[in-house]
Amino acid sequence: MSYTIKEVAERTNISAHVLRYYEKEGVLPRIDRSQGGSRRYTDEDLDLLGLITCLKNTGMPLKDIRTFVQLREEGPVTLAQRRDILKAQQQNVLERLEEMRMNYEKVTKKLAYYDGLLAERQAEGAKK
Amino acid sequence: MSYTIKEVAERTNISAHVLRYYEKEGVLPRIDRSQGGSRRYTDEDLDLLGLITCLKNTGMPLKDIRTFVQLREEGPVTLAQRRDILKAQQQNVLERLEEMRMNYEKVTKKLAYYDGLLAERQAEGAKK
DNA sequence: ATAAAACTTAGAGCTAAGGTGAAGTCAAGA
DNA sequence: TCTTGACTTCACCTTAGCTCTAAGTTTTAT
Repeated sequence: MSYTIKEVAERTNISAHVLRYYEKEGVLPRIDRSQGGSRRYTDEDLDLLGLITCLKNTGMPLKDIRTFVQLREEGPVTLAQRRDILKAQQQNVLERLEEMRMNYEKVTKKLAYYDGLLAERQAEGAKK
Repeated sequence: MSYTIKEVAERTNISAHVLRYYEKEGVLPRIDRSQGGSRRYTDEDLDLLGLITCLKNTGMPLKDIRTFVQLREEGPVTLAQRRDILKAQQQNVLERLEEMRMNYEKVTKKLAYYDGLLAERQAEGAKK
């Protein structure tokens, strides 16, 4: 199976423009073209795009993703290097998770404080 | 107690430049000045700065933080509004947490896949 | 009292990650 | 054949969030 840029855009919620931009920047590898020169994405491309999206959403900058994708282009020789990048990113995500949890706590506490103040004001108003 | 901009910068890991920038943009309220015009931060300012940092780190854009801070300047009348903003942000953080967890899964799986490939190659090499 | 360090404002410049628009090519249907 | 719509490249525009510079003033330590 292969897909046009529009199909991929719909499926991934990444605009056609951004798909081209990613390719130009090396964040995606060179995508195969049809006779007329239009991009034809394979299932493998889609799979890679899924990973890229995940890396991006966990805070990896595009230039680091490009490095990863370039290594991938160089074949199995770079497997260990790519593994190390993923390992580092895993650690990274773990730290973000922990930080996010702490921030959740903080917002929750502040919220409780505000709710307390509001309850007081409520009580105050009722007294009169 | 009051603190100079440098002390606050050291304590919060937010550069003096950024502290001034935040104030100019209304992300921080107008900070009191010394005789000569230098900023003197109070403990209350520091507390607010902590909340601001938390909101920012959980993805709230500066302009929304500004709105929050402006409401705070308007006094207790806006308590309920501010509570609602915090409530929404709490929900927001929860969603991010969930998403981050899913991304952690994805990276972990991919990593396992890579480790599998590497183990194979290892075995392959040993056979010879 | 004076020198060095830290402060002030105003404003320009930078980076990341896109978005926009022009100008042209190509393929398929009425 | 003509038109419609998706595709191409290329160059410039936008936004968020800083980051730095310049030129001058204040604070602090001796």
